[in-house]
Amino acid sequence: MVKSLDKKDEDWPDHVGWRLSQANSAWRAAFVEAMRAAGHGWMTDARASLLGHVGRRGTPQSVLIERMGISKQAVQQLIDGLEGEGVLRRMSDPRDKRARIVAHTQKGRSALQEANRIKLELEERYRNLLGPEGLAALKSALAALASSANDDIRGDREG
Amino acid sequence: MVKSLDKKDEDWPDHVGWRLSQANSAWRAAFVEAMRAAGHGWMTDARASLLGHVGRRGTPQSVLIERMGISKQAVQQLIDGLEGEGVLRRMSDPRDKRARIVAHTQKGRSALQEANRIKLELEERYRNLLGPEGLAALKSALAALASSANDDIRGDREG
DNA sequence: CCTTATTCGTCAAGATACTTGACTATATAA
DNA sequence: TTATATAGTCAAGTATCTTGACGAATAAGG
Repeated sequence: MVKSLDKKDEDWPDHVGWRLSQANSAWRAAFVEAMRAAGHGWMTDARASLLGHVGRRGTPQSVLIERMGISKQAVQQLIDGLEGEGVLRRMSDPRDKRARIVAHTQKGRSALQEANRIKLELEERYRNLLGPEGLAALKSALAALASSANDDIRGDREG
Repeated sequence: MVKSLDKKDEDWPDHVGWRLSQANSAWRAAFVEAMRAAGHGWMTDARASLLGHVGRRGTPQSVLIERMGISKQAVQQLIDGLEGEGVLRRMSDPRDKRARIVAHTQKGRSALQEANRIKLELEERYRNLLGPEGLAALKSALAALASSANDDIRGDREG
């Protein structure tokens, strides 16, 4: 059997949070699996979310830190790993000798292309499942929730 | 400053996966923060997802493993931690001397109540943001995505 | 009853993704 | 110049997960 969900269990989670979590891990798993199948065996969730913020012409490490919302050390470690894999490289910023610009290597650029392709495919698959309006509605609902949380939770880091 | 998202950046993630991830972490952060504010300082994401599967009258460890979709050792470690916090306790199953029933302690029951209250509050907040139909549509869309992934990714454990 | 396999749980060790604290080098402000 | 803030690194520790190996109880087959 696939799972024994059909049994009349005493309780099974059913709130938005749980569904959000399920859908999120489904997407992540699908993405990482597809990347790995495409030969990018070094891909993981955390690395994907970092890579998603590195622009084509490189991005300052400080900007990555700001965008990702995790500690600078965590970001650094992620970059270290990706640098070790030959996906990213660090360049120095001519205008600020402290700063480092993180950019894709050749390998990184091809991974980026692959990643974009896969994201489009997944988006397409979701569009087929939900219909174009359904997908659009989903995305706008998700955006609304995320931004409301930002407003509401206050006490962000750097506050 | 709160964040500098408004700048016209070269690229900023915008696919479903990213929004899913944002909304998901918003929910998780809100839940955990509310629990901690309510005095349950031991709460974490992973613990919350385990506790969501422990029924009021106790649940066999093997069932938790099956439901959570992670390794039995991971589940065990989570239970160990919660047992150490005095939230859960393990009882032996009279009908199977190998098995262990995981149940809430007194402290666990009060946390459970609090958690349910918070989940309802969050759901309510989301309902206000999206409207009743919007929330319902969101939930059903999420469910569709999660179950389609299950079909597609196959190779579940327990095969 | 007596093997043999299966299932339930534990112990141990290791990987990944984070955290905080301490510190260097550079830049900026007073 | 001196103080302070910012960019990044190094080191150590925590949380969550993994695989492998194992003991103990149950189930299946003779």
